[in-house]
Amino acid sequence: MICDVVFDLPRQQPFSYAIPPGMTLYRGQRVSAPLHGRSRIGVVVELRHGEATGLKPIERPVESVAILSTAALALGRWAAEESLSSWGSTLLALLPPVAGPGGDVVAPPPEPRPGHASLTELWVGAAREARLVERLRGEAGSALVIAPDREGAARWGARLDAARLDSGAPDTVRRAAWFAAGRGRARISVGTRSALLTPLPPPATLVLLDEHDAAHKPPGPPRIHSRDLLRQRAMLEGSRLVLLSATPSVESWWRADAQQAIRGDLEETSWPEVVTADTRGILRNHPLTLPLTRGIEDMTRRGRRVLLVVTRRAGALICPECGGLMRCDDCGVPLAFSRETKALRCRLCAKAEPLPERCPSCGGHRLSPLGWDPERVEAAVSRRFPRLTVSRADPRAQVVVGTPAALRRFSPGRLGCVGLVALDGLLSVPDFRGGERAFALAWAAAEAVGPNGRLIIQTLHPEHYAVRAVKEQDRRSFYKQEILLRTELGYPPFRRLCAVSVRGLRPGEGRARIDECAQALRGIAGLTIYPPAPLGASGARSGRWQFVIKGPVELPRLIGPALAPFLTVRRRSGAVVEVEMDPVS
DNA sequence: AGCACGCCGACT
DNA sequence: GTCGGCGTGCTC
Repeated sequence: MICDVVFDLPRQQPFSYAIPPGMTLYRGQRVSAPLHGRSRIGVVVELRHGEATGLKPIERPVESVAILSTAALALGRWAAEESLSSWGSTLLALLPPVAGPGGDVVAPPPEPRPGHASLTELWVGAAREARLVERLRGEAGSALVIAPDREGAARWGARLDAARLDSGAPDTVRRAAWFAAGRGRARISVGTRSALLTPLPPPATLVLLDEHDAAHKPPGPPRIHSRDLLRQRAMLEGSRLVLLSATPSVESWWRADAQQAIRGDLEETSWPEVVTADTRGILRNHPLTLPLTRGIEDMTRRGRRVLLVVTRRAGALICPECGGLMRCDDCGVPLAFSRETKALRCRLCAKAEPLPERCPSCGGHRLSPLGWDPERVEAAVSRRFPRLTVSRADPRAQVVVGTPAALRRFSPGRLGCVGLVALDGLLSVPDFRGGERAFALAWAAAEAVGPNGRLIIQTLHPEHYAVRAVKEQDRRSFYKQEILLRTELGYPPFRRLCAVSVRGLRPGEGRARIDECAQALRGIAGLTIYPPAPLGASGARSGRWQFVIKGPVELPRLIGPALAPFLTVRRRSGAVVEVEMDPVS
């Protein structure tokens, strides 16, 4: 007998091994096998008859049973093909940690029985979370709840009294939760995307929390959006899929709307007073418009707390004489300027640089901060309101300054006023999801401030349909506009995107490689290939280039064969090619 | 991805 | 005369 094993390698082809006499292996089992003279852990994807001469033997199984069902193996292969990455790297990113010494006794995963119809629902209403708790507590079958991050998994683990599968829990707990879920011993399991293949006795309920959150598709394997994998999983095993979000991705809204599967969008809850403040020509010198100044005065006078939300994490330093930004010599990205530490730091390579006396390009010596980051807003608001406590760190301050993540730290009704200092940070970036992001942030702010508060949106575009939809508490108007726009411009869900990028080693090399990649795609019908552009501000110098492909829904199958040679081997030049299907930004 | 093998510059 | 640079290629 021969067994075929996949590893965390960028190779499509499995490796074949001999099965030593007396060893029994199963498809979906983790094994340790020699590769490149070392022991590595892989997953058995096939067992077949054949002549094993010349093949190295499997060393040992990692568990005594399969860790993945046949259906989960197939799901992993689908995800790999869909994301133009390897079966092995996809599967190995979706498995629990291996046991320490004294490995435990475990049961094989259940195989889904065909015959159940799958159903996807999108829960958007204000009561979506309370309803989920109620539903999961009340029903009999197993449930898998996927949170965008570990914090969310911890919160929901406690709220649902669920088994923890995410890396925030100890390894032994995660392993136990994985196998308990498969045996139906843990009825509700909570994890992050690493738990997407957790075995469950079918038919199960699969839940994706905060469906719109970009953390559901971070860089690195598995290179697929958790929502897309769960949709396919629900279809294959006949499970029910529940997507939760006040502001779903346009893709999910469009799909669910067509199936009349949107729940709670007509629920009326009381909404805060929403004020838009035009920042044209104001924000340069001061972060507060008149309406926001009034909001702070009114609410603090009534003893209510104010939260100012800033989308930019860090400010930059600009030379007003030549307009040049201080950039990292190595990475080319603008350096983050901290007023507190009086230092510049690169957000990519973390290199710290002392504050320059003069502009390195023109010699000008009046370098000034650019953009409103939390630190700068805090300083400006403190100056404007010297008698108020203003803080980025203390949530009990009268005025709290923070990033969008801070919205979650206040339960509804606890805030008198939320001010979005500059919504346009999201609208102005050259990203087709800008509108979606701005809408999501403003809606979340309105939900957080609650019915007795006030939301102040500072923006250069007070008439933008995303702003208007939040003001009028009308989701449908936003999605209607946004879907129209996506249809006209050919963006998801109507067409799919793929980003091909190259990190070159020597100058000019990146450019040559990216052109080679683009050349390989010539002649494939139905594609729009955008011209290669340097990635980042000084991308050309740093050798980072990218181009974007737009195509039909079957895009990965169209371009996969042409791009495969660039992905499996790093060829002559040594430049690294990366392919990102369905990029989130 | 790692890791070894393989040909050309600065050290004991 | 070697140590070591990373460019190239293989891993069952």
